[in-house]
Amino acid sequence: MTENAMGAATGRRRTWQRDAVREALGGQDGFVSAQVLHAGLREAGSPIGLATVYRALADLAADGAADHLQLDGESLYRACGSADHHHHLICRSCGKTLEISAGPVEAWARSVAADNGFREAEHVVDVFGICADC
Amino acid sequence: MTENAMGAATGRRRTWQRDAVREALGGQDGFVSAQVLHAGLREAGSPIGLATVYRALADLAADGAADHLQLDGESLYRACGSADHHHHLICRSCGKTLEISAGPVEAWARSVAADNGFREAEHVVDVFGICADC
DNA sequence: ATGAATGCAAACTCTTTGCACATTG
DNA sequence: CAATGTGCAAAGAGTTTGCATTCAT
Repeated sequence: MTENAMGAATGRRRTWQRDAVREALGGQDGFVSAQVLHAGLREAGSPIGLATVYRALADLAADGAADHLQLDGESLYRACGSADHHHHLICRSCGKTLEISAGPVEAWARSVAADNGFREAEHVVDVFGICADC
Repeated sequence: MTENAMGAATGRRRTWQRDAVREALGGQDGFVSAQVLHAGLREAGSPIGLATVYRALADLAADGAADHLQLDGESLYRACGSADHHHHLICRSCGKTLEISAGPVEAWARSVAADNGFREAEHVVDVFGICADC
Protein backbone atom coordinates (compact mmCIF):
# COMPACT_ATOMS: atom_id res chain seq x y z
CA MET A 1 0.00 0.00 0.00
CA THR A 2 2.79 2.36 -0.73
CA GLU A 3 1.45 3.48 -4.04
CA ASN A 4 0.76 6.87 -5.36
CA ALA A 5 -2.45 7.96 -3.79
CA MET A 6 -3.12 10.61 -6.37
CA GLY A 7 -1.51 8.73 -9.23
CA ALA A 8 0.20 11.44 -11.16
CA ALA A 9 0.12 11.09 -14.94
CA THR A 10 3.76 10.05 -15.03
CA GLY A 11 4.90 9.61 -18.59
CA ARG A 12 1.46 9.01 -19.97
CA ARG A 13 1.50 8.75 -23.70
CA ARG A 14 -1.07 10.15 -26.05
CA THR A 15 -2.69 7.58 -28.29
CA TRP A 16 -5.76 7.82 -30.43
CA GLN A 17 -7.30 5.10 -28.27
CA ARG A 18 -6.87 7.16 -25.15
CA ASP A 19 -8.36 10.15 -26.91
CA ALA A 20 -11.22 8.10 -28.24
CA VAL A 21 -12.10 6.84 -24.79
CA ARG A 22 -11.89 10.29 -23.26
CA GLU A 23 -14.04 11.75 -25.99
CA ALA A 24 -16.58 8.96 -25.93
CA LEU A 25 -16.84 9.36 -22.20
CA GLY A 26 -17.30 13.10 -22.53
CA GLY A 27 -20.05 12.55 -25.06
CA GLN A 28 -22.11 10.65 -22.56
CA ASP A 29 -24.64 12.20 -20.28
CA GLY A 30 -24.38 10.09 -17.21
CA PHE A 31 -22.40 7.14 -16.08
CA VAL A 32 -21.45 4.46 -18.59
CA SER A 33 -20.01 1.04 -18.12
CA ALA A 34 -16.69 0.17 -19.68
CA GLN A 35 -18.40 -2.44 -21.81
CA VAL A 36 -21.06 -0.10 -23.13
CA LEU A 37 -18.42 2.47 -23.92
CA HIS A 38 -16.38 -0.14 -25.71
CA ALA A 39 -19.38 -1.33 -27.72
CA GLY A 40 -20.16 2.23 -28.71
CA LEU A 41 -16.61 2.84 -29.84
CA ARG A 42 -16.59 -0.29 -31.94
CA GLU A 43 -19.85 0.66 -33.55
CA ALA A 44 -18.41 4.06 -34.28
CA GLY A 45 -15.62 2.35 -36.16
CA SER A 46 -12.82 2.20 -33.64
CA PRO A 47 -11.13 -1.18 -33.61
CA ILE A 48 -10.16 -0.46 -30.04
CA GLY A 49 -9.85 -3.40 -27.67
CA LEU A 50 -11.86 -3.93 -24.54
CA ALA A 51 -8.83 -4.21 -22.31
CA THR A 52 -7.61 -0.91 -23.62
CA VAL A 53 -10.87 0.76 -22.74
CA TYR A 54 -10.64 -0.63 -19.23
CA ARG A 55 -7.06 0.59 -18.90
CA ALA A 56 -7.82 4.00 -20.30
CA LEU A 57 -10.76 4.42 -17.96
CA ALA A 58 -8.74 3.31 -14.99
CA ASP A 59 -6.08 5.86 -15.87
CA LEU A 60 -8.61 8.60 -16.36
CA ALA A 61 -10.10 7.83 -12.98
CA ALA A 62 -6.65 7.72 -11.39
CA ASP A 63 -5.83 11.08 -12.88
CA GLY A 64 -9.04 12.51 -11.57
CA ALA A 65 -10.37 13.05 -15.07
CA ALA A 66 -13.22 10.64 -14.57
CA ASP A 67 -15.56 9.66 -11.81
CA HIS A 68 -15.97 6.07 -10.98
CA LEU A 69 -18.71 4.26 -9.16
CA GLN A 70 -20.11 0.78 -8.99
CA LEU A 71 -23.68 -0.28 -9.36
CA ASP A 72 -25.08 -3.74 -9.75
CA GLY A 73 -21.77 -5.43 -10.26
CA GLU A 74 -20.25 -3.24 -12.89
CA SER A 75 -17.97 -0.24 -12.92
CA LEU A 76 -19.48 2.93 -14.24
CA TYR A 77 -17.45 5.90 -15.37
CA ARG A 78 -18.22 9.46 -16.21
CA ALA A 79 -16.14 12.36 -17.43
CA CYS A 80 -15.20 14.61 -14.59
CA GLY A 81 -14.06 17.97 -15.86
CA SER A 82 -13.17 19.54 -12.58
CA ALA A 83 -11.26 17.77 -9.91
CA ASP A 84 -14.37 18.64 -8.01
CA HIS A 85 -15.02 16.02 -5.44
CA HIS A 86 -18.59 14.93 -5.13
CA HIS A 87 -20.69 12.05 -3.97
CA HIS A 88 -23.84 10.25 -4.96
CA LEU A 89 -27.43 9.88 -3.94
CA ILE A 90 -28.64 6.55 -5.22
CA CYS A 91 -32.13 5.15 -5.45
CA ARG A 92 -32.21 1.66 -4.03
CA SER A 93 -35.18 0.81 -6.15
CA CYS A 94 -34.61 2.11 -9.65
CA GLY A 95 -30.91 2.84 -9.50
CA LYS A 96 -31.24 6.50 -10.40
CA THR A 97 -28.16 8.38 -9.32
CA LEU A 98 -27.88 12.03 -8.45
CA GLU A 99 -24.71 13.89 -7.85
CA ILE A 100 -24.45 15.68 -4.57
CA SER A 101 -21.84 17.93 -3.12
CA ALA A 102 -20.81 17.26 0.39
CA GLY A 103 -19.36 20.52 1.56
CA PRO A 104 -19.77 20.03 5.30
CA VAL A 105 -18.74 16.42 5.09
CA GLU A 106 -15.42 17.19 3.46
CA ALA A 107 -14.33 19.29 6.41
CA TRP A 108 -15.69 16.81 8.89
CA ALA A 109 -13.85 13.90 7.26
CA ARG A 110 -10.61 15.83 7.30
CA SER A 111 -10.94 16.75 10.93
CA VAL A 112 -11.90 13.26 12.04
CA ALA A 113 -8.86 11.88 10.30
CA ALA A 114 -6.59 14.55 11.72
CA ASP A 115 -7.96 14.11 15.24
CA ASN A 116 -6.95 10.48 15.11
CA GLY A 117 -3.56 11.06 13.60
CA PHE A 118 -4.45 9.80 10.16
CA ARG A 119 -2.73 11.20 7.10
CA GLU A 120 -3.74 11.18 3.45
CA ALA A 121 -7.38 10.97 4.31
CA GLU A 122 -9.89 9.95 1.72
CA HIS A 123 -13.50 9.14 2.25
CA VAL A 124 -16.42 7.30 0.80
CA VAL A 125 -19.79 8.93 1.18
CA ASP A 126 -22.90 7.63 -0.49
CA VAL A 127 -26.50 8.17 0.40
CA PHE A 128 -29.13 5.60 -0.50
CA GLY A 129 -32.87 5.92 -0.41
CA ILE A 130 -36.05 5.49 -2.36
CA CYS A 131 -36.52 8.25 -4.88
CA ALA A 132 -39.73 10.17 -5.39
CA ASP A 133 -40.71 8.12 -8.43
CA CYS A 134 -40.51 4.79 -6.68
CA MET B 1 -40.35 -4.04 -12.37
CA THR B 2 -43.48 -6.09 -11.77
CA GLU B 3 -41.98 -8.04 -8.95
CA ASN B 4 -42.88 -7.97 -5.37
CA ALA B 5 -41.35 -4.75 -4.20
CA MET B 6 -41.53 -5.75 -0.58
CA GLY B 7 -41.04 -9.42 -1.40
CA ALA B 8 -43.23 -11.13 1.12
CA ALA B 9 -41.66 -14.11 2.81
CA THR B 10 -43.90 -16.51 0.98
CA GLY B 11 -43.47 -19.94 2.43
CA ARG B 12 -40.02 -19.25 3.74
CA ARG B 13 -38.75 -22.07 5.82
CA ARG B 14 -36.74 -21.82 8.95
CA THR B 15 -33.42 -23.58 8.87
CA TRP B 16 -30.44 -23.31 11.13
CA GLN B 17 -28.46 -21.96 8.18
CA ARG B 18 -30.84 -19.09 7.71
CA ASP B 19 -30.71 -18.34 11.39
CA ALA B 20 -26.95 -18.54 11.43
CA VAL B 21 -26.66 -16.04 8.60
CA ARG B 22 -29.13 -13.66 10.18
CA GLU B 23 -27.36 -13.86 13.49
CA ALA B 24 -23.89 -13.49 12.01
CA LEU B 25 -25.07 -10.49 10.09
CA GLY B 26 -26.57 -8.97 13.20
CA GLY B 27 -23.32 -9.48 15.06
CA GLN B 28 -21.45 -7.31 12.61
CA ASP B 29 -20.92 -3.62 13.04
CA GLY B 30 -21.19 -2.37 9.51
CA PHE B 31 -21.54 -3.83 6.08
CA VAL B 32 -20.02 -7.25 5.42
CA SER B 33 -19.45 -9.12 2.22
CA ALA B 34 -21.11 -12.48 1.70
CA GLN B 35 -17.71 -14.09 1.51
CA VAL B 36 -16.44 -12.62 4.75
CA LEU B 37 -19.65 -13.62 6.46
CA HIS B 38 -19.28 -17.12 5.11
CA ALA B 39 -15.68 -17.37 6.22
CA GLY B 40 -16.67 -16.20 9.68
CA LEU B 41 -19.42 -18.77 9.91
CA ARG B 42 -17.10 -21.57 8.88
CA GLU B 43 -14.52 -20.51 11.42
CA ALA B 44 -17.25 -20.50 14.02
CA GLY B 45 -17.94 -24.11 13.18
CA SER B 46 -20.86 -23.90 10.79
CA PRO B 47 -20.40 -26.21 7.81
CA ILE B 48 -22.66 -23.88 5.89
CA GLY B 49 -22.06 -23.51 2.18
CA LEU B 50 -21.17 -20.32 0.36
CA ALA B 51 -24.10 -20.52 -2.01
CA THR B 52 -26.43 -20.84 0.94
CA VAL B 53 -25.03 -17.69 2.47
CA TYR B 54 -25.58 -15.86 -0.78
CA ARG B 55 -29.12 -17.14 -1.01
CA ALA B 56 -29.91 -16.37 2.59
CA LEU B 57 -28.55 -12.85 2.24
CA ALA B 58 -30.50 -12.28 -0.94
CA ASP B 59 -33.67 -13.40 0.81
CA LEU B 60 -32.99 -11.24 3.83
CA ALA B 61 -32.47 -8.26 1.57
CA ALA B 62 -35.62 -9.10 -0.39
CA ASP B 63 -37.59 -9.31 2.83
CA GLY B 64 -36.23 -5.98 3.93
CA ALA B 65 -34.39 -7.55 6.83
CA ALA B 66 -31.04 -6.53 5.45
CA ASP B 67 -29.55 -3.61 3.61
CA HIS B 68 -27.56 -4.26 0.55
CA LEU B 69 -25.03 -2.14 -1.25
CA GLN B 70 -22.08 -2.59 -3.52
CA LEU B 71 -18.63 -1.28 -3.03
CA ASP B 72 -15.47 -2.11 -4.85
CA GLY B 73 -16.89 -5.00 -6.79
CA GLU B 74 -18.56 -6.93 -4.03
CA SER B 75 -21.96 -7.02 -2.44
CA LEU B 76 -22.09 -5.85 1.12
CA TYR B 77 -24.92 -6.57 3.50
CA ARG B 78 -25.94 -5.21 6.82
CA ALA B 79 -28.64 -6.18 9.25
CA CYS B 80 -31.47 -3.73 8.95
CA GLY B 81 -33.10 -2.89 12.20
CA SER B 82 -30.04 -2.60 14.31
CA ALA B 83 -30.23 1.12 13.70
CA ASP B 84 -27.16 1.52 15.80
CA HIS B 85 -25.37 3.58 13.32
CA HIS B 86 -21.72 4.42 13.28
CA HIS B 87 -18.90 4.71 10.82
CA HIS B 88 -15.29 3.74 10.49
CA LEU B 89 -11.90 5.28 10.12
CA ILE B 90 -9.71 2.74 8.42
CA CYS B 91 -5.96 2.64 7.99
CA ARG B 92 -5.08 1.84 4.41
CA SER B 93 -1.76 0.44 5.50
CA CYS B 94 -2.28 -1.76 8.56
CA GLY B 95 -6.02 -2.15 8.40
CA LYS B 96 -6.62 -0.79 11.87
CA THR B 97 -10.20 0.37 12.21
CA LEU B 98 -11.57 2.98 14.57
CA GLU B 99 -15.18 3.59 15.16
CA ILE B 100 -16.25 7.16 14.67
CA SER B 101 -19.48 8.94 15.18
CA ALA B 102 -20.64 11.18 12.45
CA GLY B 103 -22.97 13.59 14.15
CA PRO B 104 -22.98 16.39 11.59
CA VAL B 105 -23.03 13.96 8.73
CA GLU B 106 -26.21 12.28 9.87
CA ALA B 107 -28.16 15.48 9.62
CA TRP B 108 -26.54 16.40 6.36
CA ALA B 109 -27.36 13.04 4.80
CA ARG B 110 -30.96 13.30 5.91
CA SER B 111 -31.37 16.76 4.48
CA VAL B 112 -29.70 15.91 1.18
CA ALA B 113 -32.02 12.96 0.76
CA ALA B 114 -35.08 14.97 1.73
CA ASP B 115 -34.14 17.82 -0.57
CA ASN B 116 -34.17 15.42 -3.47
CA GLY B 117 -37.36 13.68 -2.55
CA PHE B 118 -35.72 10.50 -1.30
CA ARG B 119 -37.29 8.46 1.43
CA GLU B 120 -35.80 5.88 3.76
CA ALA B 121 -32.41 7.44 3.48
CA GLU B 122 -29.38 5.57 4.58
CA HIS B 123 -25.79 6.43 4.04
CA VAL B 124 -22.38 4.94 3.90
CA VAL B 125 -19.56 6.98 5.28
CA ASP B 126 -16.09 5.67 5.71
CA VAL B 127 -12.83 7.51 5.99
CA PHE B 128 -9.57 5.97 4.88
CA GLY B 129 -6.08 7.18 5.62
CA ILE B 130 -2.68 6.23 6.98
CA CYS B 131 -2.69 5.94 10.73
CA ALA B 132 -0.09 7.45 13.03
CA ASP B 133 1.76 4.15 13.45
CA CYS B 134 2.30 3.63 9.75
C1' DA C 1 15.90 3.56 -30.06
C1' DT C 2 13.31 2.80 -25.88
C1' DG C 3 9.76 1.78 -23.19
C1' DA C 4 4.84 2.62 -22.59
C1' DA C 5 0.38 1.25 -24.85
C1' DT C 6 -2.29 -2.12 -27.36
C1' DG C 7 -4.72 -6.50 -28.43
C1' DC C 8 -5.78 -10.93 -27.71
C1' DA C 9 -6.86 -14.54 -24.88
C1' DA C 10 -6.28 -16.76 -20.64
C1' DA C 11 -6.79 -16.05 -15.73
C1' DC C 12 -9.32 -14.22 -11.80
C1' DT C 13 -12.95 -12.83 -8.55
C1' DC C 14 -17.40 -12.62 -7.11
C1' DT C 15 -21.96 -14.36 -7.79
C1' DT C 16 -25.53 -17.36 -9.65
C1' DT C 17 -27.49 -21.75 -11.09
C1' DG C 18 -28.49 -26.93 -12.06
C1' DC C 19 -29.36 -30.92 -9.86
C1' DA C 20 -29.56 -34.65 -6.41
C1' DC C 21 -30.31 -35.09 -1.59
C1' DA C 22 -31.82 -33.57 3.02
C1' DT C 23 -35.34 -30.96 5.76
C1' DT C 24 -39.34 -28.47 7.00
C1' DG C 25 -44.24 -27.89 7.65
C1' DC D 1 -45.80 -36.23 1.39
C1' DA D 2 -44.93 -32.15 -1.18
C1' DA D 3 -42.20 -28.40 -1.64
C1' DT D 4 -38.44 -25.57 -0.14
C1' DG D 5 -33.60 -25.26 1.30
C1' DT D 6 -28.85 -27.02 0.96
C1' DG D 7 -24.36 -28.27 -0.98
C1' DC D 8 -21.34 -28.99 -4.44
C1' DA D 9 -19.38 -27.94 -8.51
C1' DA D 10 -19.86 -25.95 -12.92
C1' DA D 11 -21.29 -21.87 -15.37
C1' DG D 12 -21.57 -16.71 -15.92
C1' DA D 13 -20.52 -11.86 -15.87
C1' DG D 14 -17.29 -8.42 -15.46
C1' DT D 15 -12.57 -7.11 -14.96
C1' DT D 16 -7.60 -7.80 -14.91
C1' DT D 17 -3.19 -9.52 -16.60
C1' DG D 18 0.79 -11.87 -19.40
C1' DC D 19 3.14 -11.40 -23.43
C1' DA D 20 4.55 -10.32 -28.07
C1' DT D 21 3.92 -6.47 -31.15
C1' DT D 22 3.18 -1.61 -32.31
C1' DC D 23 3.70 3.15 -31.70
C1' DA D 24 4.68 7.77 -29.38
C1' DT D 25 8.41 10.42 -27.92
